This record gives sequence, structure tokens and C-alpha cells, in this order.
Amino acid sequence: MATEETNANNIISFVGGRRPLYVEVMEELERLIKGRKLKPGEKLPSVEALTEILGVSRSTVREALANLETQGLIIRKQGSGTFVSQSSGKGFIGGMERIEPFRMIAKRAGLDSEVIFREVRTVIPDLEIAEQLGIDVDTKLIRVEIVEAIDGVPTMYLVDYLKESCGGEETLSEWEGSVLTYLVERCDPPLNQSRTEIFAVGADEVVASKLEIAEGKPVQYQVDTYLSSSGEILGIGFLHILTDHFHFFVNRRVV
Amino acid sequence: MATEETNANNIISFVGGRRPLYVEVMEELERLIKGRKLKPGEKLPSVEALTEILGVSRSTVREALANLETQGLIIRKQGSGTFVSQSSGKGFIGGMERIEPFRMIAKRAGLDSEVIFREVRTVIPDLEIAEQLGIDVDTKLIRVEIVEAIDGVPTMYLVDYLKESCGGEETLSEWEGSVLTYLVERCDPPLNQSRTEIFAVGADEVVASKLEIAEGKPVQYQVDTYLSSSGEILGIGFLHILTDHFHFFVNRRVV
DNA sequence: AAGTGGTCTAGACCACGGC
DNA sequence: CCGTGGTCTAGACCACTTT
Repeated sequence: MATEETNANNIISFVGGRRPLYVEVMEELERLIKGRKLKPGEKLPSVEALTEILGVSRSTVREALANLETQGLIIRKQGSGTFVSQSSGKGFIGGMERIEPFRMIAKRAGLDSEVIFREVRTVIPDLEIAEQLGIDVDTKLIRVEIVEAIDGVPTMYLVDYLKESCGGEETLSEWEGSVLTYLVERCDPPLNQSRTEIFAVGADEVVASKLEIAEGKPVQYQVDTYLSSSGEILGIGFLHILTDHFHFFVNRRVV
Repeated sequence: MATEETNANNIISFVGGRRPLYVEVMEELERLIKGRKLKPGEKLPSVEALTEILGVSRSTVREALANLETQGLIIRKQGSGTFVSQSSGKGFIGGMERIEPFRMIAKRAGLDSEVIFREVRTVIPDLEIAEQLGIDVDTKLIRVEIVEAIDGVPTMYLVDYLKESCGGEETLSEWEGSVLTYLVERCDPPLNQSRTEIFAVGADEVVASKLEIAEGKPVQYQVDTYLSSSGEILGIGFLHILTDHFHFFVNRRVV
């Protein structure tokens, strides 16, 4: 991380990736926090100190801290310092500002997650989906259907519709990881952002059978629109989540 | 906004408020977008152009644009430009990254909202609430209960518990605006951030009667912890929301 | 090649909190 | 008063998109 060069970015790209410096800083701090080198409530080194330790500019450190705060991992207090968020220690749940595979969130929360149903096939979209994706009704889509369980309890039912530009049915069928990981790592252009709409609904017949619950039981319903960094729509996901054993949170700010 | 001074902040504070320059920039752009001077999908002036038009630095413009993007009002596309978000034109809903009074969100969506029930009283908290607020069980709290309707349909049922440091029962009873506005404008320290946990539940007897729905009907349930900029807990809110006529969205990013 | 947003540096001053 | 995070400027170069 440390360097004597004027612009450290050049060095970083030689070393490993072409990721921004502030992301490297974020990851370094995340490692410290998740590895409990820095405990909940504990004070981080000051911005000034971090610039020296890491050998990067103040802006870069602050960019990293801003993102970590958005994720709820730290809290910055003007005049007194930056602290590891208390809540990151207890029963941790899912922060929504960040796109993350379900099983990653579950893992961080110390819960077991398991894919108990998975099906990939090529389909022709119906009118509504075609409209939302901005495509013709005769354009083929890859449909992915997944049920995930937490501690043995079916908790999330996901149906994704992805454009073929992200790869065909075979590629996705063989993919071991999550759909989100696939979209980020294998798609061109890659997944960069998502717009998620949130509802509370009663489980219909299909959802009830997939999640093994009674019809009409309240579940969180999300419609996720997957976008590339340039705003291109890559796909759309329909999620039903049982919030009994898992739920999301959002950090909100006054503007 | 324009100035020849090295640090424009001094000027700003003389003129009116002590708000950051980038907030002024945000508000200027919001006015243009909401006033339809800039229409959905339309391209904004480039960052470079904005620095000249507004007489502020590149960083300041970018800070403003970053916040507006988080709010879902604009989309930035590397290499091509910044655009007014399409979705801000159609059936607009509530972006969750920002703390906003319910009625403000509704208003922006072009919906009528109306407070159809409101009660303020002083209470002693039960054990659970006292624990979440980090106070003794004999500390008095202000309890605010509100039902809001959208287009005549009861849609949100809110129960807030606020510390007395934010003002007594009388002050709040006479307050015309929303509780959130009160916490931001009249509280010392003021409301700055909130942590919101999201669930889907069935309406219990109380909620059903307040929202005039059947018991067991799925509603979104939120627990909002209100915090000052220094992380001090100001209060806690329990919301039940009917997502039939109104719902939230969240913009999420890959990190 | 030109235009536009993304990242980064270096340095300055302000506002807040605690000593 | 001092340490800390917050805001702001000026200038540089990179990465991506469009012409």
C-alpha cells in the first residue's frame, strides 16, 4: 500500500489489480475489523494517521471511510474520531446499500446457508418482463430459479431473468457461485448497481410451496433491477424473503 | 453561488446559512430537476461546465452529484455524462437512503397525504424499548402515534418514542410538521442519521384497526433508530406500512 | 481525438468535542 | 487549546464513451 510515488495508482496496477486505491484501503480496514484486530466500539486511527500509515492522501482515506460508513461498518464523529460500529458485533444482518450474495450476508451473520433448489433454463419473456428490461418479446432470456435455506429453513426464493449477453444457459448452469457473483465477475459489462423496490405481500401458491410455508403468510417481496455502470439493464430479479430468521437494514441520512 | 474568493465557504456563511457548499449545489440542481427545467433522461452539464457555471471546485460539484446519485435523482455514466434519472419522472416512490418525512415523499410522488390520527403523550418505557434506547426504565419518553393516509387510504401507522431532551410533550403537541422535521430542526443535537430494519409481517389487532385492514394482512414493518451525528440515540420509531399504494426503493452498489 | 466522469495528491481552513 | 473529522480548492492523470 505504501509508496513514495506521486500517484500510487500506477504501482497498484502493477502489483495486482486495477482497482481504485480507496477500495484497497477499504479492504484493509475491513480485514482489521472482521478479523477483530479492531473491536466494536474501538477507535480507529485518525484520518491524518491513516494517511501516513497507508501512504495515501487524505481524500483517499476519507473516500474509503465514507463508503465503510455507508455500509454501517464504522461511525464517524466529528471532533472525536472514527469508531467501529457496535452493531457489527452482535446479530449481524444485511445492509442493503451494498449488493451482496445472500449467502455472503448469511455467512457474515454466522448462519449456515444452503441452496436447496436451483434451476436454469432459457425462456421467452412475457410482456411485462420484456417491457421492464426494454427488450422485444422474442428475445431469449436466461431464467434462474433458486431457493436458499438458512439453518435449514427455506428463507429466500429468487427468480432472475438475465439477458443472454451475460452468457448462455450452459455457462450459468455450470456456475458454482451465486447469480450476483456471476453478474459481477463473468458478465460484460459487469453488474455495478441495482435498484431494489420493496413490498410486503402474502405468499402465493408458488412461493408458499417453494418456501414451505402457508399460503398468505407475509413475506418481503423485492424487485431488483440489475444495472451496469453505464446504466444498461442486465436483468431483473424477483425475490421473496421470509424475514423470520433474516432481515435487511438500511442506513439513512438527513440531507 | 459564484465567487472569486479562494474559499467560497466564508461568503456562503455570510449570505445565509452555514450549510456546506455542496448542499447548495445539490439544492440548485434539485430545483432544476423537480421544476422540470431538466427533464428525465436529459443530460446535465458536464462536471467541468458545472464548476464554471456555479463557480465552485470540481470536488464540490462531484460531492453534490454523488449525493444526488445516491438519492436516485441522477445517473452518472463514465465517459458519456450525467443524466436525470428516468424513474424520477414516472410513478415516483420513496428512496430509502435519505431520511424524509412520509408526506414529503408522497407529495413528490404527486399523491395526497393526510394525517388522520395523531396523539402525543408522555410515557414510561417498557423494558425492551428502554434497552434499545440505552436508558433506565424510569426515564420519561414522549410517545407519538400517527396514522397517515394516501389518497384517502390509511397507509402508514407510526409509533415513535423520543427522549425528552428533544423537547417535552407540549412542544411536540403543538408542532405542525412531521416528527422527523421536528427531530432535525428543533432537537439538540439534531437528527442526522437513522438505522432502519425491515420486516414483512402480518397486521396484528392494533395495526389492523389503525390501518383499517384485515388482521393478518401483510404489511412492511420497520424499526427506525434515530441518531444524532455523534451517534447518540434520540429515539426509536416503529412503522407499519401498507405497500399497496406506496413503497420504498433502495439503490445498491457493488463494492 | 475529444469529451466526460473517476481517482488521486497536496495543502488549506472550518466546526465540533474534549481536555 | 488541541485533536479530529468536514469542506473546499487547484491541478493532474486515468478510464471509458462517443465522434
